[in-house]
Amino acid sequence: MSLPAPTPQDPPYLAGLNAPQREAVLTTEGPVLVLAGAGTGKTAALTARLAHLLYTKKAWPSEILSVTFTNKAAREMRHRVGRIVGDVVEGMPWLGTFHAIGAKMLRRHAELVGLHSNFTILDTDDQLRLLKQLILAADLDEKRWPARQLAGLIDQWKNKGLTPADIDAGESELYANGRGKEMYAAYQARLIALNACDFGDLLLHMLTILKRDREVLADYQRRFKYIMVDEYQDTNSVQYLWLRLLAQERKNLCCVGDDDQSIYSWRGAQVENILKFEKDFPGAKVIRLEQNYRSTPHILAAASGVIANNSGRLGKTLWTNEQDGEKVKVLGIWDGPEEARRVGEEIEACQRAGKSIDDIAILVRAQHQTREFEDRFISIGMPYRIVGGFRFYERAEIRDALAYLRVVAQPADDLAFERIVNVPKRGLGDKAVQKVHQLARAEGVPLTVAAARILDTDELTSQARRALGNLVGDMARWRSMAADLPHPELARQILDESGYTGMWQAEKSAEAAGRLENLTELVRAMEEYENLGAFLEHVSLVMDNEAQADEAKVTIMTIHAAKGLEYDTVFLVGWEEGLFPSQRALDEGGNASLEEERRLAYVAITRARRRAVILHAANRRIYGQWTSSLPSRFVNELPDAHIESENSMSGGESLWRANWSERADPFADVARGTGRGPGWQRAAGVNPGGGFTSRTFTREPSRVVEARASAVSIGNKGRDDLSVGMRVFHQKFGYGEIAEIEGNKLEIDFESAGRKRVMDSFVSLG
DNA sequence: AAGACTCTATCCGCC
DNA sequence: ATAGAGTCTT
Repeated sequence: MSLPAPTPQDPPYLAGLNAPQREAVLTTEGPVLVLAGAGTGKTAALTARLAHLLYTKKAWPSEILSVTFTNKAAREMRHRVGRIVGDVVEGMPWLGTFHAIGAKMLRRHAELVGLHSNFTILDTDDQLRLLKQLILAADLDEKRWPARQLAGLIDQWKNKGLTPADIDAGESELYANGRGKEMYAAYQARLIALNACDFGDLLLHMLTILKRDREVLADYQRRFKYIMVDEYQDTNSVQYLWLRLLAQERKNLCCVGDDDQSIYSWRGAQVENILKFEKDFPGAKVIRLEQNYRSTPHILAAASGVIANNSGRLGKTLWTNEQDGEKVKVLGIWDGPEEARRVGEEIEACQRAGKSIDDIAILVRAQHQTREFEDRFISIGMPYRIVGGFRFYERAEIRDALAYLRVVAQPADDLAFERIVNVPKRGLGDKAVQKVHQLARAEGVPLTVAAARILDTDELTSQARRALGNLVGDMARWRSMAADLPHPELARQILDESGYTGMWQAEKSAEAAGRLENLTELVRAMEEYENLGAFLEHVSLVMDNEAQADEAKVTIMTIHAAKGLEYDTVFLVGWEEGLFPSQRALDEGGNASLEEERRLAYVAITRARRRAVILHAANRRIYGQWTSSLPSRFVNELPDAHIESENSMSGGESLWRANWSERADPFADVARGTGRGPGWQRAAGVNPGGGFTSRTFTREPSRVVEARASAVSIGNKGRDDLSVGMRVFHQKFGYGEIAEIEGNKLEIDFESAGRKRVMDSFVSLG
């Protein structure tokens, strides 16, 4: 192949790219598949390619469709391209996630599927509540046929691009003895009536439109001269069908992906999409990026060793020019709390070594694992941020506030109305709401309309009528105010006049104070959006809280959330059978799921630039029960030559073994590991292939944990505005009185949480 | 109607 | 452990 040799006149975006990267950038015409291993400069290539298209005027910003997997990635790309080509990117309207782009398109063509362009986007919570109502109305037992199950099925169908009409008897059979199809249809009808969409609809409705309406399809085919897709291995069927339709005309489609990083099959992703790309797009050029610029050889080798256990890979050989660096550390510890303690100590050591803790991440398999670290970090005063998880917009007070806004912006939004009708309490209980429902159904109008009409009847008790009358009057007033008041101000007034703010002010708990702050933050966040509609769209699609990034913080997040990111030091915690790989994945998906878990392990390890530490605990609390656990089989798959094991338990192996020797014999002689690898796990009879994962203790493991204060922070003098006996407030523990001061650490007797040790920077004067 | 109480399933991951 | 649902009491 003939690549132009680098010359001094090269445009700036080509600088520093290697040969295959340049090829990916310069091959603009026709289908291109870029197979890019972890850390091979995929984003750099993609960004440069975008810049190249703009720079050479092959297309205007509005003529390029670029799909990223997360909003973060979209933001990042916008930023990076902006730096290269300047402000032109301001007008990159079609750079975003599938869902964001789907929403944008759907708003332009909503009427083609019976929606109005201001439709609401429901989140999972709303969706579930809606389904529960429908299940009840269909006279089904929700115990027997959980809403969650139906939601899962509908999701799957939508991911496959199936509308209710496409559901055959076999599929329908999967819920309530063949009523699946009927329930799906009922749900869709209800959504249209509510002028609402769920996430799946953003793609499915658009697919329906593109398939049905030649004009619309031709318009987009003409518009999008170039299409680029990141994380192609994670596209599902609807997304695939979308792309195929849109790219059919010009065929300038460039997909970037890595089959080893496919970790979203639960969301309908089809790795096959990447495997069959060349068949789908004949003449496709395949480019491999294999030079890794991120990690040390030890880290790469550890990751490769694990992923090599999977079958059916496209296969890549990652290599690097880096120096060896540190081996991957594998640390066996006693239990969950100790895990958090050890990680905390390691991080404090990094701090002392002068590293920024912004470069450190703790990756967990499941969200609930974050708790342990959060608790620990609060008590040692380690600043942290939790990505995902209890997201800002998922908190109750935020959802309530948003429901108020939705009721005003969207008169047909029954779900929002139901949420706020009796919050704060106004004496409108189930009975009253039931009556409104009846009327709404009888007259075929939204709840807000029915609520107004019911006031003219004698259906309600006088107390309920008065309360509802007030609410109906308020809503009408807010709607009329919406026209001429800036939306943040509108929100402030609504929250105030509805009594919602007052409700939390009346409560004196620690949470209430935090909730009020969140509400203030919500109103503040609204200022950045043009209008209420734009803000609500942001909330439903973007959902991330961009907290102020002033102070350095350790990042705690799930492995899924970490995809595409990198950190100097990464702590991979909870590598235990049953937790990772997750028992549920194993039970439900068999070997396919195990391989996906393994890819997850691969993704996890490859997030590290210089240092990876893997931890596994011998005991963990699950559902409040102490459970003992075995090291993950993935630990055993790490190649010996690239790891360094340490067992931190006092008494060492013997203690660990002692604990296990009491277990029943069937497990004592199960097949051992392969014989390679860190000694002590295998010596203890770890069983990588077997089904045994854990058992339950009746009481707390008896090991005494040394109570030495970990790493008394050095060089930190305490605040001078605090003294013993003062009343202070702490975000998590609430109000309390200072019992002792020791440098910058305080002993505080909290009113509800008892005595705790916290950092002075975490409290304010109460 | 609303608060206290008990019982139960839950915890895989995201736009 | 803990949130949500269901039951009982005031």
